[in-house]
Amino acid sequence: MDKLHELAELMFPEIKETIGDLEAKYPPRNLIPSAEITRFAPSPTGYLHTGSLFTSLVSYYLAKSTRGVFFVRLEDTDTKREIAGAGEALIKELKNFQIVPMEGYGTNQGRYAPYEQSKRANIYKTVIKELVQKGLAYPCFCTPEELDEIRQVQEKTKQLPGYYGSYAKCRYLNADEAIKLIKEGKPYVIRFRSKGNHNNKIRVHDEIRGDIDISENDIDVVILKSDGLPTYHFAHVVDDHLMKTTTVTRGEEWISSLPIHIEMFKALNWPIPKYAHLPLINKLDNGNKRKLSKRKDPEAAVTFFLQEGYPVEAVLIYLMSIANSNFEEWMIQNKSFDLNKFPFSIHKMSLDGALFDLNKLAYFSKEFLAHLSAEEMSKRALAYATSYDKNLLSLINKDTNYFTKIMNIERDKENPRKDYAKFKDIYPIIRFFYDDEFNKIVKNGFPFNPNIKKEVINQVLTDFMNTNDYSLNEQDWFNSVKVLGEKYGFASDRKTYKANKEKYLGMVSDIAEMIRIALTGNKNSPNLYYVLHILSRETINNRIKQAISVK
RNA sequence: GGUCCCAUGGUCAAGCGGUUCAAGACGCAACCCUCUCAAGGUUGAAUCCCGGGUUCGAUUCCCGGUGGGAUCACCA
Repeated sequence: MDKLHELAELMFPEIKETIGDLEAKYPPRNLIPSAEITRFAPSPTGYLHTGSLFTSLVSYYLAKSTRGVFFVRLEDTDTKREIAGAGEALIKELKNFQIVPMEGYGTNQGRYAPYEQSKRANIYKTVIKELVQKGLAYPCFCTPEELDEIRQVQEKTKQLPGYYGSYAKCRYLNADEAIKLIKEGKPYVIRFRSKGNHNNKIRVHDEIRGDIDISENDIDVVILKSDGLPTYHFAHVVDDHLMKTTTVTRGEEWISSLPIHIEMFKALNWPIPKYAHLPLINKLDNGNKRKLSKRKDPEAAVTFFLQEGYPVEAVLIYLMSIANSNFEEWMIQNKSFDLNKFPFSIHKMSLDGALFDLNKLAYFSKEFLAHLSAEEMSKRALAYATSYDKNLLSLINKDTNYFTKIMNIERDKENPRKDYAKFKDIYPIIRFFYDDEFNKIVKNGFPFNPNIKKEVINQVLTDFMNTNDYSLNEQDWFNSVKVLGEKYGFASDRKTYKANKEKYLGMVSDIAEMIRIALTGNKNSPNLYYVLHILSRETINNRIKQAISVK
């Protein structure tokens, strides 16, 4: 046995398998050649990030549109930053947003299991053992202090930072020396031995950016940490090879470490997957564009949208409109919100990061909500209220049918009402329909127009209360309000009023306003006709009497 | 700072050397409609970062600058 094998054996006595065994264990998938295999590989360090949702969306539809596979792999190799339960939460949120993995973590499909990196330690070690045998990886005994020193020297002398060349002390240790140090019990990590030259440029192809020219990697990166788990760089290479990923989708921030990954694929003699580096989603901060940050921006976490009550479809639609700029046109042309029918293409992606636009989200959301049935709207509102909006929940629970009727106001018209951009908007708009809430609204009085004498208002309201005909259709009813107004000196339409202002006390909108304020406590409300038909006759009369009684 | 990525209106963006007065959407403004609001309709303001080339001709190709972003860990 040569020295390198002896070293490898000393480091990994428990590993008996070879890379060949792994290849045999994880054979290629049986899919059509054009099928793309993509994946979402989050680390369980927190809630689902909006950028991650974006990446997942792209990955998911890339796989789907090519009849491929989209799977999830948990990158739980950072035990320090890991948050208990975050993995399950991530998957739950992903599914919540209708991105359902076809394989891997969070499913019961798993030809290439395990899908949690923490459970794949032996796989990484198997690969590393062979790398050590071939001299492509070596143990490094440098302490954090030594590494720090190196960096400081490099900074001072303005050299490139990193563990490379003559700075990579441990790469010059021979096998005997390494064996000795290990036997002495010195702690170590394992580094990949780079053969690259920083002055050489390599050209790599990115699916959405085209060719990129970057310097070769020459840094001996850590591939196995002292805790026995791999670093991202190495785990990515091993896992995406063994799991047969065809296109690696990830954020743009990974471009700079691409040379490391390329070098490792080559060293292992493995085919290099296609790469698609997605633009980051940004936010405007003090006039500067910057990456959406979990700490500073509530909308960085996908839970924000859920809390606010944006329907998940609207978020997806918005994200898709960023991903494929032709999606919006397609949506309008096909009158469809169904992402599954949209011919998604990764090649239509924009290259620079979009600023997250809540306004546009709200627009899509209004459109989407306006096209739901009242029953569906009601059902969803209940689900939202149950988790996030106690005020709304108590209203819905009083009488679901009543609530659904409110949700139905002008919903089945050609141009449905678009009051709500999110479920959170519902409560303030409709609370006047409920007596308790109404009384809170008018606690400090009714906001009647001070330019109209209160006695006139009272006369009109009394008359209205006594004479309103509830059997009339919308148009006839409104005509009856005009007639009522004329009786008290109000013009029946704007033109008449404007032509002869001094002749009238006001116009029909003033009459409508009186009724509106008396019934809702607000100057604004949905269509009065429908309000009148949802509120009970008794409630209407009581509220009008109440409005009349105040000074 | 080194390296890489990016650059059309406030935002998302069509465009891919020559009829485009430079699409469309959100937002904004005005007007119309209207019982208020939410909508809807019409109209409008608003963009090719700068400087050199290449070319008969550049928003489009090349170079430089500027600006923005990303990255330089035993984190992913």
